Amino acid sequence: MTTPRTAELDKTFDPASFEMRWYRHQEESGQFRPEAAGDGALPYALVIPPPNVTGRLHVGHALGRTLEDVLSRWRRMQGRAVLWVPGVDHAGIATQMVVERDLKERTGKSRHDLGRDEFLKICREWADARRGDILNQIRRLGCSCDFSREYYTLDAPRSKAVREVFCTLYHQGLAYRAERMVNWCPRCATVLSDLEVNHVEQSGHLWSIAYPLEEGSGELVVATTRPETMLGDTALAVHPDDDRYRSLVGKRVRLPLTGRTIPVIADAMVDSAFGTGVVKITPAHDPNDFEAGKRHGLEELGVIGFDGKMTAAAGPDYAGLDRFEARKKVLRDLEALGLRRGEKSHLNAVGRCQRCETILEPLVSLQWFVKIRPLADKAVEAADRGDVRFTPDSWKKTYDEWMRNIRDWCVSRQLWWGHEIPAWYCDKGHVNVPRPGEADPSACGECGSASLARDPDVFDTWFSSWLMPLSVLGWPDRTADLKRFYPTAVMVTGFDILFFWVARMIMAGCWFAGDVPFGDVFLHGLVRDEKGQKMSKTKGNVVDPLEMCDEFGADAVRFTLAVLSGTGRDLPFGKSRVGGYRAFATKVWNAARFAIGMLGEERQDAPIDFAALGTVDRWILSRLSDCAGKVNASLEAFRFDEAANALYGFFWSEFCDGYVEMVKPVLRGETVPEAEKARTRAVLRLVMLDSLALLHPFMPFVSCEIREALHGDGGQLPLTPFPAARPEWSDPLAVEVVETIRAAATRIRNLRAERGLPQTQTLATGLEVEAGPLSEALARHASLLCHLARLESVTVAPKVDLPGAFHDAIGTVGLVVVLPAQELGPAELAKLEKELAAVEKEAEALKRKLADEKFVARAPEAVVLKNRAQLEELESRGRKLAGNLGRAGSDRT
RNA sequence: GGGAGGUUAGCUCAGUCGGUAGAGCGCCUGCUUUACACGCAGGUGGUCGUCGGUUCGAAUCCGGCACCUCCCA
Repeated sequence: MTTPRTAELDKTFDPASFEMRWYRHQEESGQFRPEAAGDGALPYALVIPPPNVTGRLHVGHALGRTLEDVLSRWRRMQGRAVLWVPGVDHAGIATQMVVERDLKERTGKSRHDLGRDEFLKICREWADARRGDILNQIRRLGCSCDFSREYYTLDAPRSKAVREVFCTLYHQGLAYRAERMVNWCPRCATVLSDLEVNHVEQSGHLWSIAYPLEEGSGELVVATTRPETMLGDTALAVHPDDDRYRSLVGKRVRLPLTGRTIPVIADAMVDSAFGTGVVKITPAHDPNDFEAGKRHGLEELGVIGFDGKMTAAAGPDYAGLDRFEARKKVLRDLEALGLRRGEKSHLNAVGRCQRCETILEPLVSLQWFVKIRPLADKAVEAADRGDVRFTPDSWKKTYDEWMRNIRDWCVSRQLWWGHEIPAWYCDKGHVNVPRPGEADPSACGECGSASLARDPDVFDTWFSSWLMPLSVLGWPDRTADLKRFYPTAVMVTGFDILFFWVARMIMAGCWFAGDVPFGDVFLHGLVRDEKGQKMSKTKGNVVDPLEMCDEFGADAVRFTLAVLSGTGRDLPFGKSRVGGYRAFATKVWNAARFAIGMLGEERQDAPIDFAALGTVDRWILSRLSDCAGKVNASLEAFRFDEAANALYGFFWSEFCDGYVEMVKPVLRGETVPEAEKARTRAVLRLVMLDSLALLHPFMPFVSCEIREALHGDGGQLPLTPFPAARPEWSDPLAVEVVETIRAAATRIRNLRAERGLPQTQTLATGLEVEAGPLSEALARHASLLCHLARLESVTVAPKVDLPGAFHDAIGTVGLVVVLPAQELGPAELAKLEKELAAVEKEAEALKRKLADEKFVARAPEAVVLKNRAQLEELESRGRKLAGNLGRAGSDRT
């Protein structure tokens, strides 16, 4: 392995020329392994939310992985033993669907034509071929994962964990097999958990249908949104307190189209205000009716099959019809019988398959469930204790709310691709689930029958995901990684999978390991396009993060995502934003070129004697220290946006626009003593190197490339200590002096611009300031103001008397500038008047406040003092501005 | 029906402990200034959704209302 060498920085910034070169170096030299930190280092672990093997890295992944990498690189530079484990999800339904479709297109065959073993072999090959691509996409982003520990949710260690967990739950009585009303997707031909159902509001109809009484001539009118299910009705129900129908309870009605008769029952679940107050009960096709059926011992008559078509039980006229065709026919037939009693439009929420959007069918089916309540209770307690913290913390409420209302989890899926359920049934129907650690059974434990058939189903994919990060670290084996890195530090993921995944991981960790899986959960928002629209293939507004990396550099993409992560739940992302942050990367690049030009061959760290430094050097070190403090504090709080913005502002506005411009005359001055130049060069170098270190978690490539050119230590930046705040560099006086000088320079440039004078025009200038440390420092740095504002000399004194001068103030410092004898233009005059009015208005408000006895008596003294000082400054400035106006007026007459 | 979040500059959003508001982008003006036009310099721009309350003082705390987004049923 060779260390990339960077002799000098090219004039043009071209990230593509070095990004992957640095990535390879970092990965191959072992910098991403926790072992790089030494044995005594504190662990810091995270697990990648595994992207689906069917997919390609999208911006949502790019966001999460960027934030994780920022945390990883930052903690690694702080000396922590960072373990960030990458992995891929086998994505049960999605993979099976893709492979099936592909198979159909290529060979015209279905999976059933091939048989289970052959089909699974194709799935395996297909998934294996893709896993590497996804991991390489993660690499392209710069993620500092330990690829030697890569996981796959369907590999042997993960399968072992899944089996362990299921067997444990079964023997704890928490995994059970039961006939329940489930969400069935006729298209995917599998059951789904409640979470995989999307409720979509849509306008439909509410049809009223007459059910004739068996005896007599009356009828009961029932309102329904699903007339086809009437073929499976086994009762009508009214509310027990509903006087309108009390006498009919116990009577029977004739079920139209079928010839059957069904009872009228009373049940409190009926809402008397809905429709006619009479509802039909179809226990086999509606969750509420299913419960009612249980309560009243009603028959469950299944009239819709697993294929979404009417069954034989629906009667010969309907059997074999698609459920929606059957609806139309039922309505037609009722019409013909004169039993329709009207219809009206009705808004209702229909459950659809999360994956294929097919309208789901509630069906009764024998499935495996997990009794989740006891696990949820533990997980809620853990969060209440603060063992796991949510950021933003408002998600804790959502978590609690869901946990409070949690229902049993249907974990079996009628798929082939996934973890097979370790349950065997003998011909008498006895269920055999091995104890944890035991082998597959060879005979029935109850009756001894050797004729055992394994359950043909597989587990919900989340039933393997929820074991992270336990399974990723080797659980149930007591591996060294498990001991060292569990619980992990943080889980970073989108809020959209808080229930699916995060909550379940917390339950699994608490239940099976007795401890939370991670101490912090950071939930980021959803990436949208630049206009805030949700990205979708149909809209064609999908942004490919990898293409963005190629166009702008991964560093720019990462920085953009980090900045955006602070915004609310939606992060507007697009080319113009990434382009803006590429400009920042370019800025860093060019600043480095300047620094290298000034430093020449200097490669050694020169000791910095802070006390011997000049004001400008002390100012930038003071600001650097503040910036480092801000970056660390922000990252501690998962405020990636604050950290990135602090760096952006410091580097661009203070270092480049301020410091670099101010030290140019020192570094280039022919009369400046060499010792002073050397001190400044040392500071320039230090600020540049520390900035690169601070920047490295966000921009891991350009920071390495520049550091190599500037420092040349063989690519050690990822393991270089992360800069922290240095209180000994705090220098408020230096900050005040430099800020005053910069503000004065701005005002002088502004005066020139407003009066249409060339920026090169020399102006006689003075600073009025009372004798004291500030005055001395300003006097010493008069030449600096001359440089910045292009002046020949500046007088610093308590009172500067320049005839006809323009007066203004920067804080407590008076600014006196002699402008060429030229009238104020009308625009300039207007601006001056506006400014004066604003100053007077503000002063007036302050005066009123300070005259208010209640304010002076009740406000903190510091606030009162501050307001007094402000008032003084405003009044002083107001007098100066008014004086300018007075002179202007006299000039004009 | 239940719950959560939001409303601040043209756009996207920050705003700590309550002390009359900031950034980026955009826009306007000038500038080939020896690191950088992906740049430099200067500038414009806000009734902090609305009504009320607490307070000496509210973008900030409390309540009502309007509108928007999302989650759960």
